[in-house]
Amino acid sequence: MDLFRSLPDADLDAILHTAQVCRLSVGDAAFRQGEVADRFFVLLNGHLKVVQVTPDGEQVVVRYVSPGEVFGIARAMRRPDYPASTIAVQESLALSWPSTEWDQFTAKNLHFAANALQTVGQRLQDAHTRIQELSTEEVEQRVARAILRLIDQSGQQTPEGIVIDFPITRQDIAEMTGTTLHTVSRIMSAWKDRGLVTSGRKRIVVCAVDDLIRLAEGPQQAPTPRAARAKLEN
Amino acid sequence: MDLFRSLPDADLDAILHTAQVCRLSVGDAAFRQGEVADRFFVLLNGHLKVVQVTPDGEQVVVRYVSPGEVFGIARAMRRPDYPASTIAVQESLALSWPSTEWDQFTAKNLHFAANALQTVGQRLQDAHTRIQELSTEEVEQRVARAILRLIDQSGQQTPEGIVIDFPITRQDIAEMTGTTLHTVSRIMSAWKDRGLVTSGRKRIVVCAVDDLIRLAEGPQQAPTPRAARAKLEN
DNA sequence: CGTCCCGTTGATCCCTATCAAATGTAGTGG
DNA sequence: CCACTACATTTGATAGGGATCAACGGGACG
Repeated sequence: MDLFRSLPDADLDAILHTAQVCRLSVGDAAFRQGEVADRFFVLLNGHLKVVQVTPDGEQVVVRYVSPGEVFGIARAMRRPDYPASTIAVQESLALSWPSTEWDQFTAKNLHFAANALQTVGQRLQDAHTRIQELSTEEVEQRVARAILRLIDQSGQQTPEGIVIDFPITRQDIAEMTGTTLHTVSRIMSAWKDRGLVTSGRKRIVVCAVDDLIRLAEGPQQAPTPRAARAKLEN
Repeated sequence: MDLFRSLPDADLDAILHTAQVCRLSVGDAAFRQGEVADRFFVLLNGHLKVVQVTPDGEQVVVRYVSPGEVFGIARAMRRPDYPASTIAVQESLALSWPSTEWDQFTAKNLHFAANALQTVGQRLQDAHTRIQELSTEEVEQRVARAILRLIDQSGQQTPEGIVIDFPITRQDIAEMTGTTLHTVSRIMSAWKDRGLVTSGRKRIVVCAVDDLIRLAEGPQQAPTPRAARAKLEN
């Protein structure tokens, strides 16, 4: 488990002892955007979706949480409230602690703080990657990348190909990539025709990962003028 | 200075003593994307632009660094290399330390690590805000927000209005908002006609902040179907 | 076995990228 | 001080990717 790496067994026991177990059914929220961030969590089992809603009601999927990951650490960054809602997309199991104990944890073990910094750093990195994609890439590329990321994170090998092992809709993909469910549907239908994927209700199976990677990297040998100009200005 | 908040004076002296001063002329890079992240920095004076270039040569402006801010802390997040280039847009002055000393700093003062976590957390927050904007808002709104953020961070009150107190081009704004310099130019020309801003070469003055805020919040009383649908699905 | 939700697909429209070219402005060297 | 150059900005014309609007099909679950 990432967060507790290199923590002495004794301390680990003590910490686990103070944890509260939290069982979540599909649709349940571990916490909701705007609530006081009074606890932080580690996911043991299942999958969660982190969602932000804009002032005018649009949703954005921030990320999916897989087992072993920490979430809800707003308070550690000195944020009083949770910036997003975290909702189970599967039957899930998590541990949680009061946010106030965070400092105790870090005081007890220096690595703990460093690990947290690394975790948040990784997320920052991911966020910047996404900003780059949203700024410069076409929808099809972004959808391809999003799916590749998902199979990378939670892919299961099956006879027909690699399947994303939790339920996910076109709408979800759309909210991850800044587009609409319609466009996602069209794109994936085209892929299905070309034999790249098989997909059904809340289910995506990737048959030809290589081709998908090629799509994600975009049209080669065809730098847009915009790119060329930027290159010159460097 | 954010990073060194609540550090005893004695320690602060010791730390400052080991710092290397770094003077940057316009266009100089403190470091470049991909280089080994062997130092981290604090900006004393001036303004820097953090830029990422995509594999196909497009640029994205990650953020602007103002005096007092830390930058180049990739190593603290266990990244071996800098994920972006940081370039002076003005004559600037910075301090730097070897990345290897980071751990010494954190060991000496627990607050130090917490402050760093907070800083990175804030950046993560900002990045998510930007993702949200890129995903759901129109170009004009995004440009308005970008400029509001800039005057919030580095605005100078002048007789004609609030001016962004470092040189910035339409191209820069475009790279911050995921659009083209042409579109930015058109938008700002329209604003100029309406008396919202005055702008010249590498210079932007906001006359009517309130109106700009109204623009940034988008068309009220007119939720798009997309937003309405998302609202229902909640 | 009906209802709800998810997915698919067509038609249309509009925002904005792209292409093209002119104008304006700082800086530079003679 | 002025021509010259490089770069920033503006503005028009055009095209196209995707959002929007609309309607239907189909599997899951009660």
